[in-house]
Amino acid sequence: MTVTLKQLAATLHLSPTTVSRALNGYPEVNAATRERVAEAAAKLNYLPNMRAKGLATGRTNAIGHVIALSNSHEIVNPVFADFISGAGEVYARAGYEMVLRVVADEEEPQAYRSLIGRGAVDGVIVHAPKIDDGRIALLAELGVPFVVHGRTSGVTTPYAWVDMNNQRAFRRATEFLLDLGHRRIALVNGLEWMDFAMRRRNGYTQALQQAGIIPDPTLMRSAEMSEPFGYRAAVEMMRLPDPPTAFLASSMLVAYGLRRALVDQGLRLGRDVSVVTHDDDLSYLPNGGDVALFTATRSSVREAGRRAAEMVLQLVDNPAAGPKTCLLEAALIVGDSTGPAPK
Amino acid sequence: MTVTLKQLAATLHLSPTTVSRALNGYPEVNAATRERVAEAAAKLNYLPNMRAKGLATGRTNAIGHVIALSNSHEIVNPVFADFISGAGEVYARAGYEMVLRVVADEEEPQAYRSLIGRGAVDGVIVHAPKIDDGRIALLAELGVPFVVHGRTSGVTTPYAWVDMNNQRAFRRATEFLLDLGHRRIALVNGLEWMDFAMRRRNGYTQALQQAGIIPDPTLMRSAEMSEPFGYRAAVEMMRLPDPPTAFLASSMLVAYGLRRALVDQGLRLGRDVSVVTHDDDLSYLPNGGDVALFTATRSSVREAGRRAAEMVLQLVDNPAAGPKTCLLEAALIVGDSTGPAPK
DNA sequence: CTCATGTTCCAAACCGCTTTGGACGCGCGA
DNA sequence: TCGCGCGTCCAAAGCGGTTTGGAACATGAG
Repeated sequence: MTVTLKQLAATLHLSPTTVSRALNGYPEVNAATRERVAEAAAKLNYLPNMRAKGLATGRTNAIGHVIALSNSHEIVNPVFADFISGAGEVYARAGYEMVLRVVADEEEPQAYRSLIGRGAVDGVIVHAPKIDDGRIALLAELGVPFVVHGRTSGVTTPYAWVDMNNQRAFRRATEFLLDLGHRRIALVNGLEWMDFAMRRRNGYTQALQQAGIIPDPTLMRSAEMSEPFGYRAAVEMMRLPDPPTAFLASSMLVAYGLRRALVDQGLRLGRDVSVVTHDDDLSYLPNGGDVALFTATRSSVREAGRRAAEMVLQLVDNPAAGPKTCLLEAALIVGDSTGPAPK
Repeated sequence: MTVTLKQLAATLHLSPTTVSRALNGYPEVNAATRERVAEAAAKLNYLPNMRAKGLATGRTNAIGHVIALSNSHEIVNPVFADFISGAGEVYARAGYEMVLRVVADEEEPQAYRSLIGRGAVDGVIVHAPKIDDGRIALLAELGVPFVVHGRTSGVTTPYAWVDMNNQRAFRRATEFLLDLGHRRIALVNGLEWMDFAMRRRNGYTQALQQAGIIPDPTLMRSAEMSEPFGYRAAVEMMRLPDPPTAFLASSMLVAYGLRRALVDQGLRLGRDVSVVTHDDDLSYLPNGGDVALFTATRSSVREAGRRAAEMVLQLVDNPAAGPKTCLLEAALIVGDSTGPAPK
């Protein structure tokens, strides 16, 4: 069924050495011979065995992604699929494999150790960094090339990352609402120990303070981002004595929930109340059709996946180059969900 | 850094043979020796190199998943993340790796050939089968163990699959609406060449016909399942001279869109109009909180992932056992989105 | 005491590829 | 003619495990 290099060499009356060199583009082989080899390889559809190649070269041609499920609420991050698809595109082009591990979060360090220690991957991507995330130190210690999707405050040693400018995005979004005259602006954020959530909150509070407004803790919620969470947050906040006139959501799903709650109360988005959301530009969660449903700060997580993959491949090729970083800016898309603050 | 079997053997004054056997539980090794080996392995934290092990045994301990992006609309299936997480859980327990390929759909056959031919995986999972899907024949020809998530009508040769009973689920859902007195029931379905979509439509039309209702093509839509699609479908159908009084949605996101459109028109779900959706029980798309938001047919796609993974591992262990199949039934969850047909 | 039978260990071959260190023939300048 | 460099190819030694086919020794039956 599968033909080996040795067999291929035998049919060509050549040595495995020469065939290997011919296929891998080494100079010490006659052009005519190289041609013959290529033809025969194609005809017998020879494909080199990755395990053997890996053993010989010390390279695996694979990048590891480990995704952790906190066992309390086994949620897999919805951005994950799109990130993966961006990264996978790059890997495919480069002839790399993507290997995935799904583990409970307390087993995560063990997963990295095993992935590296058994030589299953040449590099690693770190997902969903928390504030002061311990994985960076672990991977640095293991001496494996890695890129973080996001950053982690509190870690001072340099490391490679690609991140969206969460702080600026949420500052801009807040300023946008302030400019529309809103003063009571709510933030419905992701889990507070996630680094991205902290940065978003910072951007939000910065903008408020700059406008002379003291951030009100009753207007801030944080939890796993889902539609029901958005719904509950809006319902509860609208019951406040001095309810918000505008909401900032950390994800499209949360925004869906906000809208449902607000519409249920008979309010109209963009007139009675405003909503701005962050939009990760997920393929299956488009922000409306031609016109944007929500005013949003948009940044493609798939693009982030591509960047991260490119960076980790570079690191694998040339570990000495040192960690690069990449900060993506979000675009502000104005949709129908925002309008001037009601009197 | 990483310690090899040979080094481990040397420190123990044993041969690599004995150490290998001790670690792999072969009988021809003294209990005391086995103990010593295990201790030393743990202390030096020896991890066997997967590539070398694979080369020697002919096994990779990895299962391949290839996910195809139709390059027209690069959507990655939202159920994918949860399916993966279910499968990954099983792989982790079994010491298997999951390797992922993301490719444009016209390159999919090539991706399978390469994955198998290069010995990168021991088995494969097929995602999102279309009607009369060519991948089954390809994989059978390649002689690799594989399990399909879903079925594919038109393929007569037996193959292993795990599927949700789409037809029955949608028949039940339709009957539920019929029992409530609805006669104009719309179906907002996924892409029509997907096998699951066809089965759902069959269940729907069967129930209608059994009730003496002729299925009305103007009440059926099919497209990539998203919120905006659901919105458009509802808006357009409500403009019909004889609009539907109930909707059947193929995914939670579509149901979100339906609801938005219907509520926008001043209708109340469960009173003026009814909506039943299929709920894949995705972790990040919960159907409401304690009480179900939508009446739904629910079936966990994560569970399907677990089953599929278990099945493919069994096939790898014992290819002679032949293809098993697994049909999961959906539960009918009654929520607030349905009620008797208005007069 | 001898020989068959286990028990416990090891040397060496092998998995399929890469890579080092030549071998061989040829043309060319001295 | 000889020696040298060059172009082309190959034998063999790894890479880090597993596995086959004994070897060495102890044990127990005859």
